[in-house]
Amino acid sequence: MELLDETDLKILRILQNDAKKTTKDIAKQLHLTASPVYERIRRLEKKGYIKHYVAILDKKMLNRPVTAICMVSLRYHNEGFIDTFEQQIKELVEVQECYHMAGKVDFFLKIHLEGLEEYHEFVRSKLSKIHNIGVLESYFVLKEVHNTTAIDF
Amino acid sequence: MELLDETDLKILRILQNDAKKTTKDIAKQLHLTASPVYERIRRLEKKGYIKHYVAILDKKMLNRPVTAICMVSLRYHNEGFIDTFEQQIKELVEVQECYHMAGKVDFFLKIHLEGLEEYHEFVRSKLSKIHNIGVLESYFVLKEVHNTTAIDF
DNA sequence: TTCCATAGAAGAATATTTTCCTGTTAAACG
DNA sequence: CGTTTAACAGGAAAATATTCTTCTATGGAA
Repeated sequence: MELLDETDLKILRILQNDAKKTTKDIAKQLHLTASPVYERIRRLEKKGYIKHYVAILDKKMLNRPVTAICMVSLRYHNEGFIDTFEQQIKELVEVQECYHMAGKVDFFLKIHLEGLEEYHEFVRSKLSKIHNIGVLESYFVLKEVHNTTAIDF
Repeated sequence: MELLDETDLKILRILQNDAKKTTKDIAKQLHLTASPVYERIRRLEKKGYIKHYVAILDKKMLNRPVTAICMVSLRYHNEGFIDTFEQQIKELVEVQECYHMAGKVDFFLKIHLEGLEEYHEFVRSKLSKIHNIGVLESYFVLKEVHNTTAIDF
């Protein structure tokens, strides 16, 4: 599989910041016509460089102003236990992200909720229902200093 | 400002999972014609429920396979120091997310890099150049268990 | 050099979608 | 009941996406 050239990279940089930009506009920006840009985008989608397109919504306007970050350590670390934990986490709709970590903490969770009461209820009725959790530390976001889905390359 | 009805919410749920779905398809799914769907989307954009549209790229294919999470505590917590720190963090292209937290840790950073050597170099030549950092703890993602930009509502 | 072969890219033609406008229906309210 | 308003349907025009054919530059191989 051949690598991407600079034009491909430029297209990706544009699309990860504004997926609604038309191929025509991108073409103009890159001093090309629509056809090659269109074909490149299709190729980038097909090869998997572009995974999908999403709308980014305003959490606060949708009544999910509270972001919590949870650090979880398991009590037992057998493979089965880990898989079970991951499976159960994936079923919690409040959890937007979950990472298995290297270090003394096993998992990071990012959680969006209506308020602190709902967080309390979430921990009480959902998280604590998952067995095998050893340590659970909670942090709350005071301010989103910076938050983007774009990566630098 | 009047609230969103169930149709608006359905549209938002669709778009935050697939921004490329046409108004026509959405209309079909909701048993409407394209016009009202189109008008609702425009209104949702204008009112700010939809912030923007982005392409989600594959980090690994773009040679950024390593995700690090950094927990930073400042030495001094005057307003000026915090603002300065936030400003400097925003200039680091490797940092995708930065949150000011409540608790013993002041900031969470999510960082995407080529490899562990690059992380070392990032800390050495960029992070440590920022004054006022008291404690710096690093964690690495072993596995993305779950990661979405969509929120549940 | 000359002759393919190949890989973009341009340009044109077509299919879809977006966008806007008008008329209609239905619920809301006096 | 009549009036008003909001939401919707339908359709036309404009813009865009998509496909296809042709052109051009580049790089071997003879």
